[in-house]
Amino acid sequence: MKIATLNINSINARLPQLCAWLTANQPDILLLQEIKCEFNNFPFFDLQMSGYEAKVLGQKSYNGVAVLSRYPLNVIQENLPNFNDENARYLEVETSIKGRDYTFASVYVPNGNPPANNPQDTSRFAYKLQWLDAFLAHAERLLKSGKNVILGGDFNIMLTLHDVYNPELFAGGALYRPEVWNKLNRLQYMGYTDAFRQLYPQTNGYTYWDYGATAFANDLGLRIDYILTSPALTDKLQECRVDRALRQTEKSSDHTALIATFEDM
DNA sequence: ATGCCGCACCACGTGCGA
Repeated sequence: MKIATLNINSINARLPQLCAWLTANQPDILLLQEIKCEFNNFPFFDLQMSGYEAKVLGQKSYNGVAVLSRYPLNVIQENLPNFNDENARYLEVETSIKGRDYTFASVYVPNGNPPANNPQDTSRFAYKLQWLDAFLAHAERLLKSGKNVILGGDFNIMLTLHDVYNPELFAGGALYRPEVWNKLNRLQYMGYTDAFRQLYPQTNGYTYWDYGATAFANDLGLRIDYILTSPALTDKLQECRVDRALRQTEKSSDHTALIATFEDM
Protein backbone atom coordinates (compact mmCIF):
# COMPACT_ATOMS: atom_id res chain seq x y z
CA MET A 1 0.00 0.00 0.00
CA LYS A 2 1.38 3.35 -1.08
CA ILE A 3 0.15 6.57 0.56
CA ALA A 4 1.25 10.09 -0.39
CA THR A 5 0.59 13.65 0.72
CA LEU A 6 1.10 16.88 -1.21
CA ASN A 7 0.38 20.54 -0.59
CA ILE A 8 -0.36 21.31 -4.26
CA ASN A 9 -0.86 25.11 -4.03
CA SER A 10 -3.83 25.16 -6.45
CA ILE A 11 -4.90 21.89 -8.08
CA ASN A 12 -6.17 23.61 -11.22
CA ALA A 13 -2.87 25.43 -11.80
CA ARG A 14 -1.08 22.08 -11.83
CA LEU A 15 -3.58 19.54 -13.13
CA PRO A 16 -1.52 18.08 -16.04
CA GLN A 17 1.49 17.69 -13.76
CA LEU A 18 -0.64 16.01 -11.10
CA CYS A 19 -2.15 13.53 -13.57
CA ALA A 20 1.31 12.70 -14.94
CA TRP A 21 2.63 12.21 -11.41
CA LEU A 22 -0.28 9.92 -10.49
CA THR A 23 0.30 7.82 -13.60
CA ALA A 24 4.02 7.56 -12.89
CA ASN A 25 3.76 6.88 -9.14
CA GLN A 26 0.43 5.06 -8.77
CA PRO A 27 -0.21 5.79 -5.09
CA ASP A 28 -3.27 4.06 -3.64
CA ILE A 29 -4.14 7.25 -1.76
CA LEU A 30 -3.06 10.88 -2.26
CA LEU A 31 -3.88 13.44 0.43
CA LEU A 32 -4.00 16.96 -1.02
CA GLN A 33 -3.89 20.35 0.70
CA GLU A 34 -4.34 23.90 -0.60
CA ILE A 35 -6.39 22.84 -3.60
CA LYS A 36 -7.62 26.46 -3.68
CA CYS A 37 -10.93 25.72 -5.34
CA GLU A 38 -14.53 25.05 -4.50
CA PHE A 39 -16.19 21.67 -5.04
CA ASN A 40 -17.77 22.92 -8.28
CA ASN A 41 -14.35 23.76 -9.80
CA PHE A 42 -12.65 20.54 -8.73
CA PRO A 43 -11.28 18.54 -11.71
CA PHE A 44 -13.12 15.29 -10.94
CA PHE A 45 -13.20 14.18 -14.57
CA ASP A 46 -9.46 14.43 -15.27
CA LEU A 47 -8.65 12.56 -12.08
CA GLN A 48 -11.21 9.88 -12.91
CA MET A 49 -9.44 9.45 -16.26
CA SER A 50 -6.22 8.94 -14.32
CA GLY A 51 -7.91 6.24 -12.24
CA TYR A 52 -8.75 8.18 -9.07
CA GLU A 53 -11.93 8.84 -7.17
CA ALA A 54 -11.89 12.12 -5.21
CA LYS A 55 -13.50 13.38 -2.04
CA VAL A 56 -13.28 17.14 -1.64
CA LEU A 57 -13.70 19.77 1.04
CA GLY A 58 -13.33 22.86 -1.10
CA GLN A 59 -12.96 26.58 -0.51
CA LYS A 60 -12.65 29.49 -2.89
CA SER A 61 -9.12 30.94 -3.30
CA TYR A 62 -7.61 29.59 -0.09
CA ASN A 63 -7.07 26.31 1.72
CA GLY A 64 -9.20 23.34 0.62
CA VAL A 65 -8.33 19.66 1.12
CA ALA A 66 -9.05 16.49 -0.84
CA VAL A 67 -8.39 12.76 -0.85
CA LEU A 68 -7.72 10.85 -4.08
CA SER A 69 -8.04 7.07 -4.10
CA ARG A 70 -7.90 4.07 -6.40
CA TYR A 71 -10.47 2.45 -4.07
CA PRO A 72 -13.98 3.64 -3.20
CA LEU A 73 -14.03 6.17 -0.36
CA ASN A 74 -16.56 7.10 2.31
CA VAL A 75 -16.38 10.58 3.84
CA ILE A 76 -16.40 10.34 7.64
CA GLN A 77 -15.63 13.90 8.75
CA GLU A 78 -15.55 17.29 7.03
CA ASN A 79 -13.69 19.78 9.22
CA LEU A 80 -12.78 18.98 12.82
CA PRO A 81 -15.58 18.07 15.21
CA ASN A 82 -16.30 20.52 18.05
CA PHE A 83 -14.46 23.32 16.27
CA ASN A 84 -16.15 26.06 14.31
CA ASP A 85 -13.79 26.63 11.38
CA GLU A 86 -14.31 29.09 8.52
CA ASN A 87 -11.59 27.31 6.56
CA ALA A 88 -11.47 23.94 4.79
CA ARG A 89 -8.52 22.22 6.50
CA TYR A 90 -9.55 18.68 7.46
CA LEU A 91 -11.12 15.84 5.51
CA GLU A 92 -11.36 12.30 6.85
CA VAL A 93 -12.33 9.25 4.83
CA GLU A 94 -12.51 5.50 5.24
CA THR A 95 -11.74 2.86 2.66
CA SER A 96 -11.15 -0.85 2.43
CA ILE A 97 -7.96 -2.07 0.77
CA LYS A 98 -7.41 -5.79 0.28
CA GLY A 99 -9.92 -6.64 2.96
CA ARG A 100 -8.65 -4.18 5.61
CA ASP A 101 -10.31 -0.94 6.72
CA TYR A 102 -8.32 2.27 6.92
CA THR A 103 -8.96 5.84 8.03
CA PHE A 104 -7.14 8.57 6.12
CA ALA A 105 -7.19 12.27 6.91
CA SER A 106 -5.90 15.14 4.78
CA VAL A 107 -4.66 17.79 7.20
CA TYR A 108 -3.82 21.45 6.60
CA VAL A 109 -2.73 23.07 9.86
CA PRO A 110 -2.97 26.89 9.94
CA ASN A 111 0.26 28.77 9.28
CA GLY A 112 -0.10 31.06 12.31
CA ASN A 113 2.22 33.88 11.32
CA PRO A 114 0.86 37.45 11.52
CA PRO A 115 -0.13 39.36 8.37
CA ALA A 116 2.69 41.34 6.78
CA ASN A 117 1.02 44.67 7.53
CA ASN A 118 0.53 43.91 11.24
CA PRO A 119 3.43 41.95 12.75
CA GLN A 120 2.10 42.36 16.30
CA ASP A 121 -1.17 40.57 15.55
CA THR A 122 -1.20 37.25 17.44
CA SER A 123 -4.73 36.18 16.46
CA ARG A 124 -3.57 33.86 13.70
CA PHE A 125 -1.20 32.07 16.07
CA ALA A 126 -3.99 31.71 18.63
CA TYR A 127 -6.15 30.18 15.88
CA LYS A 128 -3.34 27.74 15.03
CA LEU A 129 -3.09 26.57 18.64
CA GLN A 130 -6.88 26.24 19.00
CA TRP A 131 -7.06 24.33 15.72
CA LEU A 132 -4.29 22.00 16.89
CA ASP A 133 -6.08 21.40 20.21
CA ALA A 134 -9.23 20.31 18.36
CA PHE A 135 -7.12 18.19 16.01
CA LEU A 136 -5.29 16.47 18.88
CA ALA A 137 -8.55 15.69 20.69
CA HIS A 138 -9.96 14.13 17.52
CA ALA A 139 -6.74 12.26 16.73
CA GLU A 140 -6.81 10.73 20.20
CA ARG A 141 -10.40 9.56 19.73
CA LEU A 142 -9.43 7.95 16.41
CA LEU A 143 -6.53 6.15 18.04
CA LYS A 144 -8.66 4.89 20.92
CA SER A 145 -11.17 3.51 18.41
CA GLY A 146 -8.47 1.04 17.38
CA LYS A 147 -8.73 1.91 13.68
CA ASN A 148 -5.80 1.86 11.27
CA VAL A 149 -5.21 5.61 10.94
CA ILE A 150 -3.02 7.75 8.73
CA LEU A 151 -2.96 11.50 9.34
CA GLY A 152 -1.11 13.15 6.48
CA GLY A 153 -0.59 16.68 5.33
CA ASP A 154 0.94 20.09 5.79
CA PHE A 155 1.40 20.56 9.55
CA ASN A 156 3.23 23.90 9.27
CA ILE A 157 5.59 22.84 12.07
CA MET A 158 9.33 22.20 11.97
CA LEU A 159 9.95 19.94 14.95
CA THR A 160 13.73 19.71 15.28
CA LEU A 161 17.02 21.20 14.09
CA HIS A 162 17.00 18.59 11.32
CA ASP A 163 13.79 20.05 9.91
CA VAL A 164 14.90 23.61 9.15
CA TYR A 165 17.79 24.90 7.06
CA ASN A 166 18.43 27.93 9.29
CA PRO A 167 17.01 27.50 12.80
CA GLU A 168 18.01 31.00 13.90
CA LEU A 169 16.06 32.54 11.05
CA PHE A 170 12.82 30.75 12.02
CA ALA A 171 13.22 30.71 15.81
CA GLY A 172 10.18 32.20 17.49
CA GLY A 173 8.10 32.16 14.28
CA ALA A 174 4.74 30.42 14.25
CA LEU A 175 6.22 27.28 12.67
CA TYR A 176 9.14 26.78 15.04
CA ARG A 177 8.48 27.45 18.69
CA PRO A 178 7.69 25.44 21.83
CA GLU A 179 3.89 25.81 21.72
CA VAL A 180 3.62 23.99 18.38
CA TRP A 181 6.42 21.51 19.15
CA ASN A 182 4.40 20.47 22.20
CA LYS A 183 1.33 19.75 20.10
CA LEU A 184 3.17 17.59 17.57
CA ASN A 185 5.10 15.82 20.33
CA ARG A 186 1.83 15.03 22.10
CA LEU A 187 0.56 13.27 18.96
CA GLN A 188 3.65 11.10 19.16
CA TYR A 189 3.30 10.46 22.91
CA MET A 190 -0.30 9.33 22.35
CA GLY A 191 0.89 6.71 19.87
CA TYR A 192 1.27 8.19 16.39
CA THR A 193 4.59 7.79 14.57
CA ASP A 194 6.25 10.35 12.29
CA ALA A 195 6.86 7.92 9.41
CA PHE A 196 9.79 9.77 7.87
CA ARG A 197 11.65 10.35 11.16
CA GLN A 198 11.05 6.76 12.25
CA LEU A 199 13.14 5.60 9.29
CA TYR A 200 15.57 8.52 8.98
CA PRO A 201 16.51 10.03 12.36
CA GLN A 202 19.17 12.36 11.00
CA THR A 203 18.56 13.39 7.38
CA ASN A 204 16.75 16.66 6.71
CA GLY A 205 13.68 15.32 4.85
CA TYR A 206 12.66 18.76 3.62
CA THR A 207 9.27 18.87 1.88
CA TYR A 208 9.08 22.62 1.16
CA TRP A 209 11.41 25.09 -0.53
CA ASP A 210 10.63 28.74 -1.17
CA TYR A 211 9.88 29.71 -4.80
CA GLY A 212 12.90 32.01 -4.80
CA ALA A 213 15.48 30.87 -7.32
CA THR A 214 18.19 29.96 -4.81
CA ALA A 215 16.10 27.99 -2.31
CA PHE A 216 15.88 24.56 -3.92
CA ALA A 217 19.28 24.78 -5.60
CA ASN A 218 20.92 25.37 -2.21
CA ASP A 219 18.57 23.02 -0.35
CA LEU A 220 17.21 25.82 1.83
CA GLY A 221 14.15 23.84 2.83
CA LEU A 222 11.75 23.01 5.63
CA ARG A 223 10.24 19.70 6.75
CA ILE A 224 6.65 20.69 7.43
CA ASP A 225 4.69 17.89 5.73
CA TYR A 226 4.15 14.70 7.70
CA ILE A 227 2.65 11.25 7.51
CA LEU A 228 1.61 10.08 10.99
CA THR A 229 0.73 6.43 11.48
CA SER A 230 -1.22 4.56 14.16
CA PRO A 231 0.70 1.69 15.85
CA ALA A 232 -0.44 -1.25 13.71
CA LEU A 233 0.43 0.69 10.56
CA THR A 234 3.77 1.82 11.99
CA ASP A 235 4.59 -1.86 12.36
CA LYS A 236 3.98 -2.34 8.62
CA LEU A 237 5.92 0.75 7.46
CA GLN A 238 8.42 -0.19 4.77
CA GLU A 239 9.62 3.09 3.27
CA CYS A 240 9.02 6.82 3.46
CA ARG A 241 10.61 9.23 1.00
CA VAL A 242 10.44 12.77 -0.27
CA ASP A 243 9.91 13.09 -4.03
CA ARG A 244 12.49 15.80 -4.75
CA ALA A 245 12.16 15.22 -8.50
CA LEU A 246 8.58 16.56 -8.40
CA ARG A 247 9.79 19.83 -6.85
CA GLN A 248 12.13 20.31 -9.82
CA THR A 249 9.45 19.98 -12.49
CA GLU A 250 8.10 22.95 -14.46
CA LYS A 251 5.41 24.89 -12.53
CA SER A 252 5.90 22.82 -9.37
CA SER A 253 4.19 23.57 -6.09
CA ASP A 254 6.51 25.03 -3.46
CA HIS A 255 5.93 21.80 -1.51
CA THR A 256 6.64 18.33 -2.82
CA ALA A 257 5.15 14.91 -2.20
CA LEU A 258 5.93 12.69 0.78
CA ILE A 259 5.33 9.01 0.01
CA ALA A 260 5.06 6.10 2.44
CA THR A 261 4.74 2.42 1.57
CA PHE A 262 3.34 -0.28 3.85
CA GLU A 263 3.39 -4.04 3.84
CA ASP A 264 -0.09 -5.45 3.26
CA MET A 265 -1.87 -6.21 6.51
C1' DA B 1 16.86 34.81 4.25
C1' DT B 2 12.98 38.98 2.53
C1' DG B 3 7.68 36.95 0.43
C1' DC B 4 12.57 39.14 -4.34
C1' DC B 5 7.63 34.04 -6.17
C1' DG B 6 3.22 32.31 -7.30
C1' DC B 7 -1.69 31.75 -6.78
C1' DA B 8 -6.69 33.47 -6.91
C1' DC B 9 -9.95 37.02 -7.60
C1' DC B 10 -15.66 41.74 -8.43
C1' DA B 11 -8.36 41.55 -11.02
C1' DC B 12 -3.47 46.07 -13.67
C1' DG B 13 -3.80 45.79 -6.88
C1' DT B 14 -4.37 43.06 -2.75
C1' DG B 15 -4.33 39.05 0.47
C1' DC B 16 -2.24 34.99 1.37
C1' DG B 17 1.38 31.54 1.97
C1' DA B 18 6.24 29.95 5.26
